[in-house]
Amino acid sequence: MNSSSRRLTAPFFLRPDVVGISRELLGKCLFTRINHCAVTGGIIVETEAYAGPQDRASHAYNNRFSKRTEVMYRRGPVAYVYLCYGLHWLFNIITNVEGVPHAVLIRAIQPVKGTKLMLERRGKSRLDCRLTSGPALLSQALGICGRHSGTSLLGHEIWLEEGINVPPGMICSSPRIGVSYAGQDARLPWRFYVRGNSWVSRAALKK
DNA sequence: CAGCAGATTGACT
DNA sequence: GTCAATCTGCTGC
Repeated sequence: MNSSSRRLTAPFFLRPDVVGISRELLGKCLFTRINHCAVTGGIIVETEAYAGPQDRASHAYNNRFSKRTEVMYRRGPVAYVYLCYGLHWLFNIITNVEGVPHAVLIRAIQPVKGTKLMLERRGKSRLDCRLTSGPALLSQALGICGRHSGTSLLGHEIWLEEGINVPPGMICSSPRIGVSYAGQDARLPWRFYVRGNSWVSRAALKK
């Protein structure tokens, strides 16, 4: 099977069930090819769903709209990349049709391709779980930053492919990380990860 | 090992 | 002014 036939296409992302999409993204591959450099990427092992205007943890809660969140209202799949705590870029996949601001935060990947370039971008010499185990870490490793917010995920810079099958019994869920401000919604079990996978993020392991 | 301060920008939850 | 979908490096046990 060649690369193009393994790519995830629009129908996967246009469905209304963002929590289901978030779960199904486990085992898929996320790749980037930034500035015509080598392809980098790996298998998604941890995600979180953000379910639009009704979700207090979402940047689009109550249809909040700003220069930053404008991208969330676009037709999927596009990247929503924003700066957290003033220095970390976090990468999300925007799903659903235009006007519905659903998002999946990619929290951790298991490196598969372009490890050398990812180590360079992270300023590391040794391969360990700190390369891509965390939303800010994987963005840095993949070369994703603010300028990619709004980039289509059907193009040649950032895209997704079929990966490995993760059996339902290997999928765990838990509350989302770092959303304590979200009231009752902070308790929703909308974080998904692969059981026992050593590339799941550090913050998440404490839970 | 745990705990915590610091980094630093955009939105106001 | 305050806090945020985070991570690092330092302190002290």
